[in-house]
Amino acid sequence: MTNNDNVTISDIAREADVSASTVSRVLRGTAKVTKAKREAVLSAVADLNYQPNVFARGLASGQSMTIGVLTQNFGSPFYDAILRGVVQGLYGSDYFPIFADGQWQPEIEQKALLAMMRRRIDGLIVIGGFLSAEELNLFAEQIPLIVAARDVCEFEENCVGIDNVHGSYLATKHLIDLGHRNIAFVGGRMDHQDARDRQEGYLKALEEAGIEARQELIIEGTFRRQSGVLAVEMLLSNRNSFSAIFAANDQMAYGVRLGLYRRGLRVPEDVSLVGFDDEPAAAFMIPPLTTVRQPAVEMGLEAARIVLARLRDESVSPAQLTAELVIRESTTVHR
Amino acid sequence: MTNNDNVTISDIAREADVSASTVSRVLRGTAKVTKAKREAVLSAVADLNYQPNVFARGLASGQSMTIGVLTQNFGSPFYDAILRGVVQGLYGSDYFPIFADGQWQPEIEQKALLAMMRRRIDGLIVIGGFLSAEELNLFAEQIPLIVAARDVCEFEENCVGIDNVHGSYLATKHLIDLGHRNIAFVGGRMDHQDARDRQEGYLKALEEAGIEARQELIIEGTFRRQSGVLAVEMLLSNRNSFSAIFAANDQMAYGVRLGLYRRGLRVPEDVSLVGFDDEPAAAFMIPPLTTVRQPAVEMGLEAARIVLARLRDESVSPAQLTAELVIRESTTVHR
DNA sequence: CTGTTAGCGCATTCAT
DNA sequence: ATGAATGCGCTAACAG
Repeated sequence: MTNNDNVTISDIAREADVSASTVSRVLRGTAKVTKAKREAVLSAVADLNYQPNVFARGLASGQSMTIGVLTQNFGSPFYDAILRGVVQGLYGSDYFPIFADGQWQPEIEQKALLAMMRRRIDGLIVIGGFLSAEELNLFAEQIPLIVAARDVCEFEENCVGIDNVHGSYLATKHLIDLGHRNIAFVGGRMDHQDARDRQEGYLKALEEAGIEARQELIIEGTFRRQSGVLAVEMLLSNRNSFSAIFAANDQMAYGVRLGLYRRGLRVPEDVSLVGFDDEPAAAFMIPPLTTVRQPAVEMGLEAARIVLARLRDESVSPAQLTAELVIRESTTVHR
Repeated sequence: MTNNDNVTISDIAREADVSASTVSRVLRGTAKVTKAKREAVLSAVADLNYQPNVFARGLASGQSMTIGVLTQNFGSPFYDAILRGVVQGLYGSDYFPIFADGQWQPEIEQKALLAMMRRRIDGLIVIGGFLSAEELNLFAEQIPLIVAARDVCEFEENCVGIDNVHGSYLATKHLIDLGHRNIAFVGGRMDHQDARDRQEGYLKALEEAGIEARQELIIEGTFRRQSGVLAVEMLLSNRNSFSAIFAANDQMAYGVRLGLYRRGLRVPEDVSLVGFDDEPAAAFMIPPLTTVRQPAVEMGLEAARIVLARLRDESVSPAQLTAELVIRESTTVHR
């Protein structure tokens, strides 16, 4: 753990009695080098604790060995799980992830992205966000670009995610199968494809069961906890009758749960509740939440895998990941 | 938003009809330049959408304009809040944060740190973790280094955090004031100073109230949710009687809550519960959790502020941040 | 297989 | 105040 910050390639070239190019060659494996020389180099590297200078390397090679990861808000459990997947997927590769936070705000997202581009990232993984297909394509022309946890029309071949319509359908159908007929839906911002898809799945399940959808039972939320609380207030103040609520993500389900608690309504005795995402915390909700699992870590892994492959010029396409229903204790039969 | 990736300083020098040095000077503000030339440069920069090459810059200047942020596990709400504070505190400065994840594993933490050092970070913010004072000092000799959310002996002048003993004391005293006498404590790994401090605060409050501490009521947890569930099992299987539980962080409090639920014990009617951290989710627990607030975002801001100041060669020391009790509905008087 | 030669784009002397 | 020259540390042709 000695700290030789200023050891350069020529130092070890001298030490190993070879040229700097040869050192570079053994370090990068770009050409064959005699065993003897290679070993001399390697031992010199170890002796002097040589650390290549990333700047010099980047300048000369044009590569940064860096993958940009654009997320929205550190601290969102679901997105963070994807982050962990990405980190894990990059681990062991020669690439290092750098992160930027778009905070679900288009202007900040733009800036964050530019900051990363300025950092000369070799690849980019975008998680969620508002970037349009057009903008994304602009960047995708320059570097491998994968979008995770978000469906972008006209950009599908670079998206890793699940079938939101299907996931939502499963959740709603589960409630219907339990005998519920009046099922409220707390959705997300309708300017987002995912939100639209989840609503579509909900409607599809209802229709299939011959249940007419009721506008009063459909609330547009924001995907944030607080909007779940608000949704309950709206539902209740309109004297709507419902025996179940399906929230389009777990965060809103927590909010719904709290709203219900405030009004003295029990879960699942009085109302059944289903979420979407299966965040780790969902299993610790009181009562544990029935929800639709999105394989978040796997998404991150997959995104990393593809970017890495494309960096190697392999042309691969995203594997299909599937949503599944996780039944816990927040749902029960409707008498 | 045109994409001139290859515009160099000499391009704009030619365009503005000055030398490259002059361009560099106006861009960095390192020397006086005639107004006319400055403006010519600036307009050329705008016209060609010039983006300085970070590698060339880093190579020539020795600075990366990058701050390393070492966290433990993306997805931990409390740590993520600190992260957001750091991001916010760096926003607008010329520095860009890069993150690495130590995953609460010493070896991974080491590697992550080395990876960042290789990136030639100009400053470092360490959040939590296991790095010893000795190791930390090693790095602190090279670059400004601040540790957040963790007290490290012999390194206090570079730590930003709260008084854990006091916070814990407040929590315990609150329960005592409510009439509780048998208060269980679910602590953290005792190889961590914070965990020891929180236990100390608990013991201090008991002692002050003339209550004898009982070993059976003190459980060593891991700071993770699951260990809260386990703690309840241990407490209950030993037929210990207690009317309140104080968990040394919110995560474990969630686990405790679930453990209690599984055993049919109500909160707060049967047992009162207090956490520590005041994660955003604590307000959404059922019932909302009484807890000790740590100003996480402020910690991040403060850490960023100090690193930035030290980078400017100002010698500042961390401001004192204070913990406060947030009383919600998980605690009630003991009859 | 290996050494030599040129840059990569910028900051920073040193002259002027 | 400003231009020319030099070098940061490394990679990638180019010769052998």
